[in-house]
Amino acid sequence: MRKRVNALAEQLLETLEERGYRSTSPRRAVAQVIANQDKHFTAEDLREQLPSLGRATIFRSLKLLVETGVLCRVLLEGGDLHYQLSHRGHHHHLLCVECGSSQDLLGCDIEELLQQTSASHGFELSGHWLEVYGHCRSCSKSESPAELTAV
Amino acid sequence: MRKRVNALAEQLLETLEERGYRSTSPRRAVAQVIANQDKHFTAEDLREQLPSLGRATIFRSLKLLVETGVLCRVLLEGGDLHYQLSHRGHHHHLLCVECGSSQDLLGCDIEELLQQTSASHGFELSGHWLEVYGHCRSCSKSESPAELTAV
DNA sequence: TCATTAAAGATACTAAGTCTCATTAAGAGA
DNA sequence: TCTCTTAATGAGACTTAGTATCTTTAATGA
Repeated sequence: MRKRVNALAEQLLETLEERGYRSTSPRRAVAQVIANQDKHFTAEDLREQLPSLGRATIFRSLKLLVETGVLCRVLLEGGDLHYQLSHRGHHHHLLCVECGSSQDLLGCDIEELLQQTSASHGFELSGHWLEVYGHCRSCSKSESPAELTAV
Repeated sequence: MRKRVNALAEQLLETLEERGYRSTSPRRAVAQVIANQDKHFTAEDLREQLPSLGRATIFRSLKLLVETGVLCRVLLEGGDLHYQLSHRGHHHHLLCVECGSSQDLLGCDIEELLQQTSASHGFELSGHWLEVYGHCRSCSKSESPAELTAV
């Protein structure tokens, strides 16, 4: 597992290098921490885990990683935007409102449906943003039978 | 038209009064300005139009109006959240990235599709957030034939 | 009309992010 | 491997959106 995490971190750095960005030690540190993250996170989360880095550096790295498609931003139900590892290309998220985990929603073909509906409003579709909220398998398992075991 | 705007503003205030909130002159002013807004707006937009009101009052009014369902928040493509008049109940928006206008997307039945896809991921759906971006009728009309008349 | 209390206004504070600028260090080339 | 160029960093001021606190004002029910 650790091996895979390091591999992921290296992959992130490689993506940056491919685009001509330098591989610096702050960036290596950020990549490492991001690769270890198992749910969506904020800049502040990173900062806590990387207290030696400057605040601006964290934000600059995040911005860069979003621009290169390594990270994407997820919108929480309340309107907060968090960061999350992205599996390149257009996709959506299933966000668990209980534990904060998220799954990528693949094979969700709303594009066609949206296209039709948009067209009927005289609207020329160019993109969309979709977030789906609910309870992941393990959270709904632990709640449903006992009806909220822990509050 | 002016008549209808005032009627709308009054309607907003009535909604607040129904919930036990007082009808104050700052709230009347906010309602009036919101009723005049033809696209999504920010707290700052209101503040410019209501320089005599305290900043906190603007934010408090907005929060209240969102809570009562009079306003909703829309997510712009870049991640900015703006406010917009809401037509009660669950709905989505078609946001024109050109002129900033927005239409409500009614009769878009993605719920069922999402339900199926979520279930196949072992995910128990509880809600979703969808924004649709593109060009409204008049913006696509003015661009398509001449291929960007004004840049 | 008066008393109660919600709401307003001022202002300090927080969170998320950007900008500036001087310093540091990657990494390409000699 | 040394050196030069320039990208990247860190510090810190600034911005934007929003919340919290606290005193004063005014809406409304009796």
